[in-house]
Amino acid sequence: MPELPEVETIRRQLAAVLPGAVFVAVEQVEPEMLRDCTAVELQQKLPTSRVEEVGRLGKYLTIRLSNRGLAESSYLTVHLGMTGQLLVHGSQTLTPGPHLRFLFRLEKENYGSLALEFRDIRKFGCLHVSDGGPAPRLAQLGPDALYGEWDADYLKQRVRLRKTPLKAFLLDQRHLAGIGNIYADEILWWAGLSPLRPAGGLQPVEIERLAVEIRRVLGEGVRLLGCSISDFVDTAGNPGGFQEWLRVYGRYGEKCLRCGEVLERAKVAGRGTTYCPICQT
DNA sequence: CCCAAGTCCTGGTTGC
DNA sequence: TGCAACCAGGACTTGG
Repeated sequence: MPELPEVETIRRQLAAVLPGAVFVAVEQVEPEMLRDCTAVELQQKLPTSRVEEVGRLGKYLTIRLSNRGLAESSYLTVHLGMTGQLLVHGSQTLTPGPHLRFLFRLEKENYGSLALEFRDIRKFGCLHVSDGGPAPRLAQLGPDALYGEWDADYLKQRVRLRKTPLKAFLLDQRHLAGIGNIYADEILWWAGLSPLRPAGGLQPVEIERLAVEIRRVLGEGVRLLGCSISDFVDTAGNPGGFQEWLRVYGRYGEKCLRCGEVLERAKVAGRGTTYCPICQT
């Protein structure tokens, strides 16, 4: 699942190669995966656009584009959903296999041809091209969970009086952007907090612990280049390393690595949730 | 058949 | 009583 660390891994790789490249052709489009924009708009807007900057907010990639003669930037916004992959190739090579949803060709001065492909088995991913700013839905997101400007006091204010389970709170992108199911379970294990606790019932000291672990665990995810428990690969097709580091996700029925108790499983916010009933309170 | 899980949407409940 | 905020759960997608 591409969550914040996986998307950040991809962003860094794209940021190292795409700026300065110009879109020359849109060779494949999956209309079902377009949001608030049509295939025709994509075909018309992208070619001749030059990549200026590759940004990210939560799980969204925001690729800023410039257009000759126009002061206003446009943006290509990409969400990888559950199984999305972005791969970069030289002009000739293309990864064989199905699920190719979008294929873009670019040219970069003093570099050569590039192909950018968006693969997605489940089509939960989406792509959007817009003028003036990134996709409007980004305005609904909270600060970036890793690099955004927020602190424990912000969390204390956001959890106030909320009865929603703590894990559901972490998954709600309006509070913090970027945490998904895997990192939510891992963060809660490290923080020693039960995913079932009503968020508003946390003590100040517990929220402070949570704030530390959110940044620390996501930072580890980035350092290890993401978690490849299922489909995630980077722009060269290589897996990350965080899956070796998991303490609870996917370990239901196994023993807690801190206290030895058998890990339990629950459904929270419709998502499978694994936790230690002893040391997560 | 169920499960995995991103986001979006709907409808019901809560509480001011 | 009215209304907004909140919260739970379903839809969507494909492969294991």
